[in-house]
Amino acid sequence: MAGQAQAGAGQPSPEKKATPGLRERQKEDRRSRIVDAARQLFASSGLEDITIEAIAEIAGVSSVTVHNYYGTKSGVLLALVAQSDRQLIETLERELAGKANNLVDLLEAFLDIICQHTLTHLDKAIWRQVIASSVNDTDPRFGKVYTALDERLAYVLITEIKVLQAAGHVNPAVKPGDLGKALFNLQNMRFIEFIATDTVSKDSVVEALKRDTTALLAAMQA
Amino acid sequence: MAGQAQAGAGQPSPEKKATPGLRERQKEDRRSRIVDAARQLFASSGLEDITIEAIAEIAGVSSVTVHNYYGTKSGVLLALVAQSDRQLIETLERELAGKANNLVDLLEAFLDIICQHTLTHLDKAIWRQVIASSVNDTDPRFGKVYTALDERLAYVLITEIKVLQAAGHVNPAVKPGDLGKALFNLQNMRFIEFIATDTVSKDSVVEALKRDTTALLAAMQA
DNA sequence: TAATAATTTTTATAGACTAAAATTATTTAT
DNA sequence: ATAAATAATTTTAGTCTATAAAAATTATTA
Repeated sequence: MAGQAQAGAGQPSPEKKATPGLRERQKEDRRSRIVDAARQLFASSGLEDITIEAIAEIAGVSSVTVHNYYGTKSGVLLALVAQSDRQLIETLERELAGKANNLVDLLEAFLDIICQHTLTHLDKAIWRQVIASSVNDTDPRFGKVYTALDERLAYVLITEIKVLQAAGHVNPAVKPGDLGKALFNLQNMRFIEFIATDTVSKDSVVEALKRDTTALLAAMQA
Repeated sequence: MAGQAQAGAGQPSPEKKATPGLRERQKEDRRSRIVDAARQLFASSGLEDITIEAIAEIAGVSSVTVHNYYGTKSGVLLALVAQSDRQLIETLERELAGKANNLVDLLEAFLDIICQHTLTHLDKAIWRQVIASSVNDTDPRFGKVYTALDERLAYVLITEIKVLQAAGHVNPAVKPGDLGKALFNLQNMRFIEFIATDTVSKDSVVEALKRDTTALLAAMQA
């Protein structure tokens, strides 16, 4: 196109990260249109009515394109979760910030916030499918994205553990990274328990986690 | 029927659990034929070629019947896992029996045996689908069966913890049930990590679990 | 503007799952 | 022993996810 060629030649653009080209922009546009369509469908009717076909129609692409972009339906849902997670991390950092003075309370607050966020922003059905795919999905992209989310959440926990350790509430010989990952795993099993069944309440899993941490942290004491 | 009525009246049978009736026997027969077919298919070609259609054909029933009996394909696979688990529990009890003298070693051995058993008897692909369904499956039967399996495994661990506690290696104030469930969960996340990716080795997750337990159990020490 | 390359759509197919109608076999009552 | 009542399976038909290959578009580049 004349216009484009002129602009490219006329400006002294570093040619590196200038205008990403029409194709790149179209891709980015389709990506977001697909996720937007999924969110829109979820908001109006819930997971049952989110079909790839419906997403494709709203997004103005073919169903095959949805698969090409996100691999699987779970891939699209994971994109929803990923967006909501940015907000979750902010909430976690704000709400936790040095408030607890021991590991049991810290982890309790951590799980509580995550469950609450799940109920408020997405819902259990979506998480079920996403977590199931985190184990099962053959598409390598899925695992990458999901692992990154988990690591970011674990990092928030590790940061708070460092604070506790600095305040002398945790054995200074223990590596905060190791402890944080272990506690995150512990908490994550209870979160999975929470989302796996519609009738399991937030309070019940938080209580269960408290029993976990209490027992573990006391196990070695004389 | 005259024959049945005669037998029932003639014999002093308690009428309680006599002959289960033809229909019951047929059901039991179909159930086992279906699992046998699945095992047969798995042995010859692996998970990819286990289709409901193929199972149904070998078992001599329709594909709809397979669904009626086991709910989902994962339900059939879970039946395979359940059978193999009986053997696993025997192995665990035999191999663990009072050998470890601390929690870290106990849990390490526990996970090691489970991973080894998985590789030897079934395979990761089957476990992936089963664990995914343990989160996702809508059929209530699945959850029931799966939970029962987990509880039986956790019970083995709890039993060993009681031994350690009796020997004075674990804080006697801690409830073995609570501690056992917490440790089981911890171990279970690493097992899931193990099966989720074909390339993750047994040794690497056992090492990771060791870091988990070491960090947790030391966290509260001065 | 024509040639080339990238990307999407079309088309076709396999497999899991579900619902309802039709069929077959077992029980039960006569 | 036979016929009616009952229970179960099979057939049929349809939806949805997912993948592959061919065909049609559309952007880029020369």
